[in-house]
Amino acid sequence: MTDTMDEQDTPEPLRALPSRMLSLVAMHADRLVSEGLAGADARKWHYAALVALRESGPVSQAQLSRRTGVYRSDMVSVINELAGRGFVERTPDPDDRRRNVITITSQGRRHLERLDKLIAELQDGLLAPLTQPERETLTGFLARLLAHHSRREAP
Amino acid sequence: MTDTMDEQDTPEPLRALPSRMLSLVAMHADRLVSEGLAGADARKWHYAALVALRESGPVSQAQLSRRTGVYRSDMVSVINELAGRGFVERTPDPDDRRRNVITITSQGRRHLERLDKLIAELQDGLLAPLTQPERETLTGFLARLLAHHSRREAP
DNA sequence: TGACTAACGTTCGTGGCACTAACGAAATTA
DNA sequence: TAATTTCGTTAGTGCCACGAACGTTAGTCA
Repeated sequence: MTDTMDEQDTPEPLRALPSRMLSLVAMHADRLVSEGLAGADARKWHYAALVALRESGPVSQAQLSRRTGVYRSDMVSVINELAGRGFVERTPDPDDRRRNVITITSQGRRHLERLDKLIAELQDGLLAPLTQPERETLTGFLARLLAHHSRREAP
Repeated sequence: MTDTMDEQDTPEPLRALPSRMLSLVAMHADRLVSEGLAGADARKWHYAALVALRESGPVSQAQLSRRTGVYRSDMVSVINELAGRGFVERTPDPDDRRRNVITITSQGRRHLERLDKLIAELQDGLLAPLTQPERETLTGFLARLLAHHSRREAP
């Protein structure tokens, strides 16, 4: 937002535009999360990758990319950073020498547990103005929108 | 999203993350709107500026910037593009020679009316999976989140 | 077996957007 | 009159989604 924006006298047809509201809220959410994670020397994608690794066990970078939604070209540096901090190990897969197998380390698990708590707090801060049932209603809506718009668009 | 993303087997703790859902939905929304507007040779900011001009009458670029949330440095090219298409006029303000007064032309008004319809359709497509009362609930939530997070953060 | 196709990790590049810095000109405030 | 602020503008930064291309390796099928 502009340093001196008057959201106040933004014209109503703009202020009430769902796509605009979504963008703005997502911006605030992103900023909140990114700044929070920066305090723990982490980025969103670090968290995504680590969670996926804990959930699925050791997988290739490509699988990690698909599960997290991070492009495989961008996953490279994510793994670099995580490996540099000792949170994951990148080892060539003997069964398929094209692949790297990414494994979370015990240090990585501990780091992830810290991030879990941090992320939970940040989500709480994000949704602060909503009651618990309202939060569930909201996420339900978002899930439905996501399901609807993630279908193939060129059949 | 990755060309071949399996949102399906994204780990649950990631899939259920409100901030992540918001980002993804906002991405889809942005894409939808941008592509729709591109079909009418327009951009989001064009619409924002034109709406603000219709709502408030002729104003300076700085005011336009504050009302739309578009940075004043980026507003320059927006006005350039709109002026190039004959939708607005940029004239120096005789009362304050720092300012430009931006005025919407009748051609601009007609263009805006087309965009109004287009935008309405796009919002409808965006919210397709939700019933009308659900849409209102959603936008209500978003408005509250926005109000909460737009307050100055460094008091 | 050999040719084709596809997946993998990686590098490089693009375009859009939020955002900052700086500047000259002009207005406002002290 | 001097200091500060506002305006339009240019240039540039950093992040992110996304695509192109390449060498390497596996699977497919004639």
